[in-house]
Parts: sequence; structure tokens; C-alpha cells
Amino acid sequence: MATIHDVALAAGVSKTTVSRYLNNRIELPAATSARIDAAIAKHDYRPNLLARRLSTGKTDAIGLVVPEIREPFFAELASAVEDEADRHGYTIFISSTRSDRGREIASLNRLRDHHVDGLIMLTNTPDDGSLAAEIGKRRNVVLLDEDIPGVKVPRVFVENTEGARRATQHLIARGHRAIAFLGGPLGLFTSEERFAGYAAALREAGLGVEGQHLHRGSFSPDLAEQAVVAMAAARTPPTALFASSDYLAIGAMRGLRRAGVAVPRDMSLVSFDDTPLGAMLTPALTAIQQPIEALGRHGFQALYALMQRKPAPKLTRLPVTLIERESVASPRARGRL
Amino acid sequence: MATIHDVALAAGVSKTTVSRYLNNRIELPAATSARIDAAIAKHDYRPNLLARRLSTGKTDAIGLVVPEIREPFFAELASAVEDEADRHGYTIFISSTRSDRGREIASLNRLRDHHVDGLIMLTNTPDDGSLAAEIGKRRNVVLLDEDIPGVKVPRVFVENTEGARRATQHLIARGHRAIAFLGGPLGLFTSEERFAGYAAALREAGLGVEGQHLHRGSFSPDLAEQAVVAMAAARTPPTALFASSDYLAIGAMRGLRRAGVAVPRDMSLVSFDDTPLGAMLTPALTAIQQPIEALGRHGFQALYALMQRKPAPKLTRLPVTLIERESVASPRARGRL
DNA sequence: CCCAGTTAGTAAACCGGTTTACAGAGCCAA
DNA sequence: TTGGCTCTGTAAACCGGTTTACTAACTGGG
Repeated sequence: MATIHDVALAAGVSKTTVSRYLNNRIELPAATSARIDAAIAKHDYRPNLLARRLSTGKTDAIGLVVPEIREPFFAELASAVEDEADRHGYTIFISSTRSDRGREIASLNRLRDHHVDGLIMLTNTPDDGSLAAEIGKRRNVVLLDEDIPGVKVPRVFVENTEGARRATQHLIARGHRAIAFLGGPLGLFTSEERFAGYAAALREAGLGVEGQHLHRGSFSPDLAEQAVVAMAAARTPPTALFASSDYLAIGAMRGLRRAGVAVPRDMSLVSFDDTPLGAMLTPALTAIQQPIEALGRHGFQALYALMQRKPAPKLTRLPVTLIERESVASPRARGRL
Repeated sequence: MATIHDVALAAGVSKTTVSRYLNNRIELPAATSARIDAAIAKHDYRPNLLARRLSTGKTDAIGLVVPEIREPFFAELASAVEDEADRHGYTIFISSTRSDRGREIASLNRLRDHHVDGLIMLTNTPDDGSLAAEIGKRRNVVLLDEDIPGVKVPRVFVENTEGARRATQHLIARGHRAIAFLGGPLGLFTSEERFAGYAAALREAGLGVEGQHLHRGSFSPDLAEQAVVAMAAARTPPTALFASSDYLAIGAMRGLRRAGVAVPRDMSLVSFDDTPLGAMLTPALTAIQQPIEALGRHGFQALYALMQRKPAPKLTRLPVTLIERESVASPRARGRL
């Protein structure tokens, strides 16, 4: 392939001139620039990115670290980040860690090793401090959607607490009094916030948080399925269920079907996320919608600011919306309060 | 950050020695290598990837081009390719093109510009020849799952025809005679193969392919939904349906629900892909399973061979499997043959 | 004792750009 | 005519590795 040297030779100028011309760092007389353009066209010259990167120390690429690209929520988010990055001339590396700490740290190492200029990080495994320590050593990192305690980098989250509160209020407004909670891992930021919102709504309505209605510990749909089956078999089963994610809701739906409980007739269900998946189920899920596009956009923009050495907002909170579909009804009269 | 020069200085050797030692191109006495190791540890030295890449001309990264990362089939495939790439020390760039020809060509340009060492390409928009021409100019390209006519690079496909045939035979064996076909874009490789398999099964059973039962033209679930609603309203509706992809099947399920047709009681359904999505629906979809792991693995391995300048298999065909779930039953007696 | 072969390295070129520091030519004003 | 300024560039250093081609020192055999 032709190099900048060949072009310079053909145009009768130095390679400095060609380089500066291509990067708009010099004004040239029309005759000179025409000669350069012609030489470029003749040799079909394209700058070697590898060389440029070594010179500038920039890669024009960022990394996006997610726990599992196969989960629709993360895939949607990746798509949103990619769109915004594209708009700014950046390409993205997507790293699907399978929640493996080693792979998360490997991503951070790629940042250190100039694989990428910045990193948008999303992890849903509780940190023992090692990840936070590693992040502390790097610059140009942004946390998205999920917090890591003790990390001082820009963070972009949604209104988890408010969303869960509104979901629960929606069920209460329909007349439900026994509302179960299906949550993610204990100690995980979004998990805790969503639980707090659920509890707040109950409290505000004068209802108590009952241990028998709480099922927390994991985002796995299979565990959710089991939990729901057990719940349905209880002496006083709940009439409604708030699931902290669409993936959990899917497990719950399977469990309810197995237990012969009809949604929404015998059990109302509100979920959190609102991925396209939820709309495709039968019945379509009423859910708290996360603004995925906005999450991706704000996440990238915060990182972009960091990379430009400009101030980035320390904490962004994006609002959520209740989307009503078909999975909520009033409880059937059963002689219960 | 420390450079190889600093390490060489500290260890009292030349940077050539350090470089060769690190790349296992030299045997050193224990004393020398210990000094180098100590110098590396002391300076916390990490080779600058950008510099190495410029020197070697390799990036140890490959690109994966898919139409839409949000569709579960592609997300699963991306995950499989990433796993295999990881095993060989490669990282991957995922590019979600939204079926935009410009973005597909941009990916090919990234290959030319040394962004990546190779490219695994998957496109589901019929080509007017421009993409094929562009691919012809590059080396280290592999086609996965979907063909582009006129391209002479290694290709890895599944047994589309055989899969569709078996799906259709499965319905015929259950007693169905009026079996509709829901297909993707005309002229698209997988689309045509799956249609051929469907038609072959009917022919072999002495049944005809009836125009009124064919709905082809797109992989969009929304169009599938409309088509199915229209179909259900026909004078002599089919009793079974073969959908060429899970995404189409989801649209079909929505349409059937809207039309008040119960699956599988009033309509049996077999799909193609078998993404986790299909197993989560109600009823769970009986489907032809694509071997996604194997697709990813063979796709990467073919590319790996190319990159090593070794011969790569020109065409790999992977077998598919019928997975029986809940969406197929025998047709109800209705006085029809 | 001398030569060949091995051991343990090294100097310098190279990858292909970007950037800094500088300079000749031409022109204008004093 | 001379000093200064603008225009149009350039030479050379630099980014940080890898690789080629070469050599000094040592060892062992004849």
C-alpha cells in the first residue's frame, strides 16, 4: 500500500506538508493542494491507522463492558452506545464478561494498554473492592446503569427507586394489597434501589413489607421461576408481583404458567426495563421503561467529555416511565382484604 | 509510562534483548532474564500495543459485522464468536449495521485501514454487487450464516434446506395438510433455501405448494403479524405454519393471538433458529435449532486459518436439529381432508 | 595454539505517520 | 536598502516497539 511518503514524492512536496494538509493544519495554495489530491487519488492512498495511532496516542475507539451481550437489555444498550459513538467518530469494542471478574479487569487492562481511549463499564456482580481499586488507577472510565461502591468516576443511572415506587403504586392503585417483590442480588446498587422504591410505596400506602413476599438474590430467570412456583403454592399467595427486571419477569411468567396461575386474572405483574421482549410476551408486560437510548447517549457523552479533558457531570439520573400493557388487572374478589 | 528503553537501561541490556526475551525469540541465561524481569516489575512495564501493532502490522483483533445486535440470534452468535476469538487471543469489534450498506462498507474499510486483521461478515440485505465487489478487494474475510452471491471467500452456513424440510415433515407427520410458509426477503440465500426445503417436503408428501399459503418478503415480525391475521381470516385457513425465523414466529404468535387462534390447538407452529426467546414464549416454540456455538466457532476458525495464511475450508455446512416443544399438535377434525 | 562453533548479546533500520522548530522567498513600509 | 512580516513550506525528531544483520567473547576439539 502507498504511504504518505509516496504521495509526497508524487506531489513534489514533503510528507510534513501532506500530513498537515490532510489534518487541516495548514492552508495551501490551490495549485499545491490540487497536486496533493491528485497524488492521493493516483496512489489510492489511505493513511495507516496503526501509524497514526502510535503518533497521536489515540485510538478513536472506546470499550463497552457488559455482563452478557445476549441479554436484550444489554444488547439494546450496546446498540445505543454504538450509535452515539458513531456520531462522534468513535468505534466501540463490546466486551461481554459473563460477570467474570477476570474479564472485567482484562477490559481495564486494554484501556491501560492503549487498546481503547476510554471505557464505559457496566457490571452487575458485587465488588469486593478489587474492581474499584483497578478503576481508580485509570482515567477515562464511566459507570453506566450500575454503581460500583467507592469509585469516583462519572456515573449515569436511572431513577431506580422512583421507578420501583411508581410500579408498586400502580399495583396498589388497582387495589392490590399483597404485592410480592422479585429482586436481584443483595448488595447490588440497582437491586437495593429498586427494593427501596418498592418498600417506600408500600409504606406510604400504609402496607407492610412482608418477608414471605420477598424473593431476592439473583437476576436469573430460572431462580425466579422456582420462587414464583413456591409463592403460588403458599397459603396466602400475593395477588401481584413486581419484578426488578424483564428477565426476572420472564422467569416469573414461566413459573406462573407452570403453577396454573393466569396473568393478569389471578396475578398482576409489573416489570422493570421494558425491553422489546416484554412487549412480545403473552400477555405483554406492563413495565417501568428504562430510557435505553438516553442511557447510551449520556454514557458516551460523559466519557467523551472526560476524553477531551473537559468536566463531565459526576452523576446523571435519567427518569423512567410506566408503560401500561396487559399484565395488570384488579385482584379478583376472594374474600381477602 | 515506562517504555522498553527504560527497562533495557535498568536491566543493563539493549532493548533488542528485552523485546526478544518478551517474545520468546531468544534464550537468555537465568541471571540476565532475572534482571530483565526485575526491571519490568520495578517499572511496572507494559508493552505499548500501538507501537507493537505498527511494527508487526497486526492488531490481534477481528471485526464481526451483523445486521442488528439487538436481535437475539445475532447477539447469541456474537457471543459465540467472541468466546472462540478469546480462546485464540483475539478481541472482536462488533459492528451492528442496521442493514445499512454504508455501514457494511465502512466495516470493510476498517479492515483495509488495519483496524482489524480480519472480518466475519453477516448481512441479510440482498446485494446489488457493490458489497461483493468491495469484499473481493480484501483478504481475510469470512461469510457466516448468510451468503453474498459472487463472493469467493470461505463461508460457513447451516443446513437451511434440510432444516426447513424436516420442520415441514414434522408437521406433515402430525397430520397437517395445509401448511403455510412465512419467509424472509426474496432472493436472500437463507430465505430461498428454507423455502426450497419447505417446498421439497410438501412435494415428497404429494402435497402442492399453494400460493395462498405463502407469505414471503421480509424478516420483520410486524409484517408477519399482519400476514398471519389475514391468513387466519381466509376461507380455508391453514392448520399449521412454518416460520423461517424465531423473530417471524414471534410476530406470528402475536397475530394469532389477535385473531383468537390458539396455538397449538387451532394452529401448529414450527420456527427456525431456536433462540432462548422461543423457549420463553407461551407456548414454547418447537423449532429447528441452529447450532449457534458451532457457527461462531467454525466462523472464527475459518478466519483464523486465513489470517495464518493456511488453507481454510471453502464451504462448511453445519447440521440442524428439530427441538420439540409445545407449539405443535395434530389438526382438529373440521371435516377437512 | 588455532579454528570452528556456540553463546549472548547489540546497533541500526524499520513500521508510517505527526509535530516541532526553523527557513527561504517575496513583499511592503520606513 | 533594510528590517520585519507573511506565505509556503521543510528537515528531523518522535511515538515505542520489532527485526535484521552482525559481532565479541567464550568453549571445545584437533
